[in-house]
Amino acid sequence: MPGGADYRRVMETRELRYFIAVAEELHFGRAARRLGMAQPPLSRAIGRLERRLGATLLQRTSRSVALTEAGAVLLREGRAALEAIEAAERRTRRVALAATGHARVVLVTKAGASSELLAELLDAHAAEPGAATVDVLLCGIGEQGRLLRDGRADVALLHRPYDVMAGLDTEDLRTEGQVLVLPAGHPLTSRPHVRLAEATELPGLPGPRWPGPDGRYPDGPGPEVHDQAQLFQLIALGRTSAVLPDSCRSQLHGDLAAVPVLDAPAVTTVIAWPPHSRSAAVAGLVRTATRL
Amino acid sequence: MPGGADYRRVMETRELRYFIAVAEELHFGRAARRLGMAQPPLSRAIGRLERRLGATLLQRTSRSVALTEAGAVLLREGRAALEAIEAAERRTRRVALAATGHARVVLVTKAGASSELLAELLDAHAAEPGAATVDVLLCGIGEQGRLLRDGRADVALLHRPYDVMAGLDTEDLRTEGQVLVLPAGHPLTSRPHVRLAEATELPGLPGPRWPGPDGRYPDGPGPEVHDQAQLFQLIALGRTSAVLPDSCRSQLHGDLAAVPVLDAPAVTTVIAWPPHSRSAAVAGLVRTATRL
DNA sequence: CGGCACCGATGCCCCTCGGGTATCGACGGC
DNA sequence: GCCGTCGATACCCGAGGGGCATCGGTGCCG
Repeated sequence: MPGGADYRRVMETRELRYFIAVAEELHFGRAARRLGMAQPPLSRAIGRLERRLGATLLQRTSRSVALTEAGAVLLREGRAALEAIEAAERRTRRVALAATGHARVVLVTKAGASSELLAELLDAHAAEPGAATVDVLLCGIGEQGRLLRDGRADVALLHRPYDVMAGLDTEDLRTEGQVLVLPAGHPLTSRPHVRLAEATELPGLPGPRWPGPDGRYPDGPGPEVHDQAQLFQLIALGRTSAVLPDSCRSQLHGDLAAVPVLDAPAVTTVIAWPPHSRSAAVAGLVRTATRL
Repeated sequence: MPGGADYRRVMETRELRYFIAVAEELHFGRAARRLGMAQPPLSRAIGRLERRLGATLLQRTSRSVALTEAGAVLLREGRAALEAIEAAERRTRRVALAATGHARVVLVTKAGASSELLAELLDAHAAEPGAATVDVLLCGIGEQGRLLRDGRADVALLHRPYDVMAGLDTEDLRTEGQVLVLPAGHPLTSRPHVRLAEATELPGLPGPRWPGPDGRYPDGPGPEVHDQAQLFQLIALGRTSAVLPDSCRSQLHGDLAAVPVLDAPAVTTVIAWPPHSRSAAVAGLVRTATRL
């Protein structure tokens, strides 16, 4: 490369992976170790990338590495792009494996949530002629988006306003009110309804802590909760209480009771899929869902 | 490569570009010419890719090339992923260039549409302390999505239900009714309002044809229209008429008249941005817009 | 029915470029 | 002031990506 004339050329995913590793570690040595390579070629690769882009991505001294503004942009956007490639790869592999039979779709939803709606949907879809086989994948709270984006799932049931739906295409399915779920015998269970302020400030029953979009738990007094079965068990034990969609009542057993919360925000169950991946099989499932 | 043991490895963008070219041309020779290379290395590259993925992407005979189901998936998803990479690159370059000054954002909207709202938004945003400079990019109808996705723009004003918003994050800004825009002096201009059925079936004034999401024009009798200035000129010439949002009235001049359409669907102007690209600058602009 | 033209795959060669090792130069801490 | 740490540079090597020539299969046409 005597003259730097190889401008017009797209970044290779390898370069992107390298950059992301360095940007995350902010340390060439550690990043190289993580990538299973030596440090010098990594330094050179990043240098080449910067020259190609015509942008300084990292501010380096011999003692520290910092992201520039351009580097921050490439980190954010590049992560998404890399995820998109990996998702494309995974979905291609899945389709190829399933190609012996007919179409398959992986539907993901929070374990325990919307179970009635889900049952209805699966029944209705199975009744469609020529419908794809639906594999149901149950996951913990807040993991659906990741599973959709990384290609392990094709379609999800989410709950607004709780789940983050950025970057997904959605159709609304059903809206419902919310109830306060309590241990059976709690004084409030005799009330016909409660207000949100009462529900969230119960003495001795701090609200549970759900993982945020990043998978981390916020700080606070309540117990960490990963799925609905866990939550119900903790409520029955008198350790916490929770405001949940109406439909969760069908899951309650003897140790639990529910009281309507008058002024809680309505929860809408939506069906979501990654844009650009609306295959015929996914489209069919979405159509069935919206007709329920 | 004696043992095919190099499984775990991510697709390179080069391979993806090669595959997309072949999948689009369905012809190795033509694809190779398009890529500026010879046919044999292209064949080998595709073969390697298939072996890595463990999937047959193309069904080849010596006379024809056809996509398999897995190939169709990779074409669809791979295109999106490649666009994401190119967008990341473009945005990185843009930020780096602008890094001398302060933050810049490119806002794109259809030429002529929502001009009042746009003016308000720009004024309000300019009044924010430390706000990013907004470069306005006016484009033809239906091009906003592409410009957002390929990284030439950061944020767009779109109109529901006309514009396709798949794969974009949005916030609603304003909803308005629609009016029928006619040549001045047309008999209907004396009416206080009309119905949608009357508006779309005007004898001698066939509706214009807009480009679809793919940039192609549907068939039909009316003229092909690319932007609002063109449209107004054609209406003034008595060649067509159109149902447009209320706010277009501020653009009308003497040769044109507008009549409210009672039962036309409401049009909502939304501000949209690509997911994962909500930089501080874009977030600030969105916040300003939603507060208008 | 045989020759031909077309097309993708294969064999072979070259040389680029990505990666490794050794080392340098800058900087901070003890 | 010396040493340890960290990124950049110098130099070398080999895998692999790309080009050219050619093969093998297939539909078409005379």
